[in-house]
Amino acid sequence: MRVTRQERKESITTQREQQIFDAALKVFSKKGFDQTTIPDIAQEAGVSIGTIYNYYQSKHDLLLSIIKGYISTESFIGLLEQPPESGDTASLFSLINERLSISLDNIGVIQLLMTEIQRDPKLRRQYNEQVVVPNFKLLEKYFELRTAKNTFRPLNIPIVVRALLGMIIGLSIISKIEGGTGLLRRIPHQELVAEVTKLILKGIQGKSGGTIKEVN
Amino acid sequence: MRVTRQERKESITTQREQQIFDAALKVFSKKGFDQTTIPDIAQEAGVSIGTIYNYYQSKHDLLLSIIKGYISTESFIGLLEQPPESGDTASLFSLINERLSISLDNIGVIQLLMTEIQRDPKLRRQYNEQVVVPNFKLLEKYFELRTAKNTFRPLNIPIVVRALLGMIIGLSIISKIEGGTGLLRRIPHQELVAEVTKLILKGIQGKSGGTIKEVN
Amino acid sequence: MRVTRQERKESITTQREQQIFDAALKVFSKKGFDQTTIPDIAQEAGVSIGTIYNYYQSKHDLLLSIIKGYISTESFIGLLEQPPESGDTASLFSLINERLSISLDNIGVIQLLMTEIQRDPKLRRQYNEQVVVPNFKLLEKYFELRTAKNTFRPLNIPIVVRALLGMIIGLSIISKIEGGTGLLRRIPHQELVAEVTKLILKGIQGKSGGTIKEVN
Amino acid sequence: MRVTRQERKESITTQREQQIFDAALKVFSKKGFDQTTIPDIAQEAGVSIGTIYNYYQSKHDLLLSIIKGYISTESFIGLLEQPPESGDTASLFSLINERLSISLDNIGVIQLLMTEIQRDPKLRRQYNEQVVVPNFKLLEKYFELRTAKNTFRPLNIPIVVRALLGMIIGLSIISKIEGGTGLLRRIPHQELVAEVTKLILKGIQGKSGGTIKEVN
DNA sequence: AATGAATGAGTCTTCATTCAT
DNA sequence: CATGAATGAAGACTCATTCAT
Repeated sequence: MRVTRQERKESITTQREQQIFDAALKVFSKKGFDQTTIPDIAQEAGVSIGTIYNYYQSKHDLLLSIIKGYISTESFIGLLEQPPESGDTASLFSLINERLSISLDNIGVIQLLMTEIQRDPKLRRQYNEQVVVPNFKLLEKYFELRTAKNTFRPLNIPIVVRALLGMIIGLSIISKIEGGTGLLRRIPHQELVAEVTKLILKGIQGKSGGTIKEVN
Repeated sequence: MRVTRQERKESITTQREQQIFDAALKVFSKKGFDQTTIPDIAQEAGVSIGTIYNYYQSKHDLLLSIIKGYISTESFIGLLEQPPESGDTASLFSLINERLSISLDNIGVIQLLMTEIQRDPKLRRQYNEQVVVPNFKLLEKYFELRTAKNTFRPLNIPIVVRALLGMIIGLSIISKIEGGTGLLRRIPHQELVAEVTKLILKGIQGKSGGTIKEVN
Repeated sequence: MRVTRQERKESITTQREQQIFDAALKVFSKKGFDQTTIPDIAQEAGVSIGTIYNYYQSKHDLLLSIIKGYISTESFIGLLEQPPESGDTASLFSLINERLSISLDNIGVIQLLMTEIQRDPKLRRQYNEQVVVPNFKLLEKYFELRTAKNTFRPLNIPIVVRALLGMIIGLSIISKIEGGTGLLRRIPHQELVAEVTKLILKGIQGKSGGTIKEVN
Repeated sequence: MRVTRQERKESITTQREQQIFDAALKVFSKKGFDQTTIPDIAQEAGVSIGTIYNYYQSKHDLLLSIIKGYISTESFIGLLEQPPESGDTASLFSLINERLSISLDNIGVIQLLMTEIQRDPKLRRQYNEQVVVPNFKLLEKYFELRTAKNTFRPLNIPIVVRALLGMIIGLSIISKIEGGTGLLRRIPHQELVAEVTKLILKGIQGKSGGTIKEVN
């Protein structure tokens, strides 16, 4: 099938935009938003400064594009449509596996997002309402189904959901801090996920033992 | 007892430095490092621009002071000297309680630290070697003692340690993202800590049930 | 012949750099380095502040460019290749004429150079080793040739060389101090050079001897 | 004789002022006026910043004091009252000797003066009218007397005067540029003066004639 | 009279953005 | 569409000077 001039143009255009996007992602992740200059990005992308402004309104717009691109990977949609009885362990393993992979791969963007949230309260609210809350809702439903079937013990589901996702984010951050030679990057990813899954499922105690009541 | 002129002067000096430190902490936490201007800090501190430079070499030096101040609160020293048999649950509860409080209170600085780590690889390494690794070591020892006594089941301790601390950091971040009306700020702190402690101790499953083996 | 776009661009660029250079030279000469601001130079050059930084790294770099530009005019290379027997009087006259013209024309830069030498010992050494010493060497050779032929009486050549060049610099400084209405700017340049040449050749004593007329 | 309280106070005051003056002279000479800070001077003088302002109105005032102090050493008054027939050679030797010593010793101030003249046209005019012109007048008279008696050949006296003093200034500048290991600082001062005197008296041509020995 | 912390006007320099080619 | 030189607003930092102690 022939490619029309129109299509070819679009293809080139899309490609350029991607080029710039990738370059910005790389440089932002390495140096942070404010320390990155437009010439930095232009050089990394192999285009001129002016060209960047043909595709993005501003440096900040480029940042938001990157953040939005990341956010779109964060959706848990599809979580509930999982093969209903794929086994709870396997299901949780797969959930953690996927989430942790995404977080580890995108730790640079997560850092950008956190910085940006710090300085832009509107973005924080948006992100919270449009991404975080809905995802928590989905995940909470996931746990409610399992709890209802007595697969899980009675839980304070909202807290558990936040603790679980928090753990995933936190592990990614620690991985970044430890760097290339740190433990989290040295052990096989599958092993890490398995261990974390087991921790979430069974905790650290032996057969159970004392209740938590005593602490209050 | 009389206070000499010298002492009074020093007291004023110390006070002034604290004033600037606090102002910077506040403004940095709110707007991020790069979006904060020296006049911002001066105004918040109620001093002039020049005065800031009488106490700190540069804006960046001020940031590092704040980060160092936070880091010094992060040490786990004292963890092992805990009342030896204060009950494992109580001990863990107290550990999580303390760590979570610190993280929640200092989430602004944690964000600064993360941004700074992103742009300054040397700081990342320093922070890792001088703070993170030693703390992990201490916490690992803490778990080794308990595991040895069969208080805890056999664990991949390094991973568990990272998962636990990661969870605490992650919860703080989620709390920040959710903001003032979010769940984590609405429930009593003690309840949050209790629930997290229970999660770590017992997991989410009931009496145990299926093993993780199946996932591999 | 056609001028390519590339060449036209380069020409504009070169021109712009010259524009800035000239403006800086003018303003520095008038107000001194430290009293000159970048906006001063920008205004004089008819460009914006930022443009200056597209051509020079810093204000100080601009100063060094000017100093280097002047230094390059200072070389005595070619001195020895002079028509061997063009007459000693004529030869000396021409030497003094050229040197004095350069000094008088560049007294502003000489002042900049002196100030800069005062504050930057490295520059002093560089200037001495790369410019002053080599030039003295050349001039010394010039005198050695004449002395050997008994054109000149036995001389302490190194001192004579320094005295002669010192006189030229000193006359330029006095001319600057006396200003527009001073003697040195009122008399014809040729007359000044002739008189100085006679002084160097014959001194102030003596029965007088040959006139300087022959040099014209 | 007893020293009254008043006198003692004045003595301390004068001493402090001198202390500051000397310190400023030293630091200005080393780093130049603009690169010198008031704290620099205070430290060198061993007094506090505030104290400097008890003795001098401003940093610039301090500079002017130094320049004026130097200028006062420049007067040729007394030149004409010299032992009338102390021998022309001896007289000129002594003149050059004194002037050159002063210039060499005060090269730092001369540099300051030149910088200041560059940026302050009023000072240039003042210095010219109150110092330079009168001194030239005196020196011209000195030469007129000698020329009238046929001790010297017919001269364009104004030019010779300027050339002679220019040479002295120029030699001092060259000495500064050459630095501690340069020729001008290595040869005995007397020898330098003798050679320069001979150059002025006899020039570089000529059969040689009388030696300079007589001056000693 | 001595001190030195506080002040803020004044500068250099950076860099996002524009626009003529 | 691509280019990159020109622009100038914005911000970190310096330092002469003041003044309360």
